[in-house]
Amino acid sequence: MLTERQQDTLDFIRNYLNEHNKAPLISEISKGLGIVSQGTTHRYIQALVDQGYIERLVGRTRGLRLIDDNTESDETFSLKLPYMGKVAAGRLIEAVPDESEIDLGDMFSGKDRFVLKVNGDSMIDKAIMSGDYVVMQAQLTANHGDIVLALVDFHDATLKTLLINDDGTLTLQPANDNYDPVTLPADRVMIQGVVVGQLRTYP
Amino acid sequence: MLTERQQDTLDFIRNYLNEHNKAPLISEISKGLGIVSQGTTHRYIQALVDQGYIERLVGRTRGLRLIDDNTESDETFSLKLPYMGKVAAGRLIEAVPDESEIDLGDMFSGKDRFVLKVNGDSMIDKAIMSGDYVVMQAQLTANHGDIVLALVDFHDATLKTLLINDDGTLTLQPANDNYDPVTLPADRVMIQGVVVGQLRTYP
DNA sequence: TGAAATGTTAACCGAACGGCAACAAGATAC
DNA sequence: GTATCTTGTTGCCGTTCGGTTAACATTTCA
Repeated sequence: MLTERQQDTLDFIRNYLNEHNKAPLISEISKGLGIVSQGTTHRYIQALVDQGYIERLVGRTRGLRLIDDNTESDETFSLKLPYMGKVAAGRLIEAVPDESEIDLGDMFSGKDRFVLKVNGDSMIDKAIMSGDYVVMQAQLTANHGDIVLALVDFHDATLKTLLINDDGTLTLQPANDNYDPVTLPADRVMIQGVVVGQLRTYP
Repeated sequence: MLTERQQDTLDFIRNYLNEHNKAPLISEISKGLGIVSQGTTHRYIQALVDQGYIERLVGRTRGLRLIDDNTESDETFSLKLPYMGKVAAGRLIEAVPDESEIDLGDMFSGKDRFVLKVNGDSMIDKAIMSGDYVVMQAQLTANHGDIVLALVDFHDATLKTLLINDDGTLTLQPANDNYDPVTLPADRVMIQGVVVGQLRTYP
């Protein structure tokens, strides 16, 4: 069982790996968690190793690896569609077919991901319409500017842009001028995940 | 596992090969990485060889070759993500987890489908942003109101809403007030497909 | 009150990095 | 062919930075 900060550490490492395709430095984890001491961070990492969440290549910088917890045991999915290049939605340009593929598996699969259907138009200025699906990465922390699923007062879930204010409060900002941003103390807001993808089908 | 500078070296070599169609000199790599000593660079190259990223033709200048890392697996099909219900993007509502799944394969796979990357913002009012991908169903006809990939005068491809006018002409209508619709006789417009889906990833 | 979780400081060690120099091996000029 | 230049190879050195460990302080909670 992980303690709170151990969980935060694991989340941060996962997040970092997703974004950078390499493991973070201990100092980067420390900074990300708001810890001054690398020694403290090191202890958390050691706890994660002891409990089998991650492994490490001893003595190497960035020597952290996640251990796949594939209890699901489904094989690697990959839905590939032919990729035909770019098309201008602005002006008319020549269509240049490109003999490659894009893999929806690569785009959307990942650990701890789930899908929500969006209801309402408050994110319309970010081109997320009512009826769209969003792919969420479940995590407890997020960065300034991320689109997050936030639980307010342990009761109300909402999809908003997260702004982290200097005074420690958080602002949940809709992307629609008809709605007003809400600013709350951090302890009333629980991040449940960040948006990593969005999809829509047309009838 | 590559160290940071080893990765930089590999990136540089890849880049150089792309641009010049020949391998770089060690001195060129050094310069590119901001290293004075060729000996240092040579050590990085040796590390890349040892780890199987590149091979070399010994004793030859520019004797570097990339080794194809085709660890790709095929076998397509269903990518399922857990579906967690609806969330309000408008007002705050309760999150009701829903224990079902959504299958991207069902949503997007099909006969004669392909993907385009959208460049430009002319469809922004339909919540299709520059950088989004659209899934197209290849077909030669379309209905009034469909978003289509249209080839104009056998030359210019564009993504627009198709309007079929009473007089037999077609109007290609952007979803952006900054752009003007174009009305053309039907024989100058060739429908290449209609949009059946749209996807986007966030960094 | 005592154990667990959290945080800090400081010291130590080795990996990663970079420079220098001597040398070997092709390439080029003559 | 020989001389010379360019390029590649190797070993050795020092510096910096990141990872590790230990000792100690503070907070939380049962």
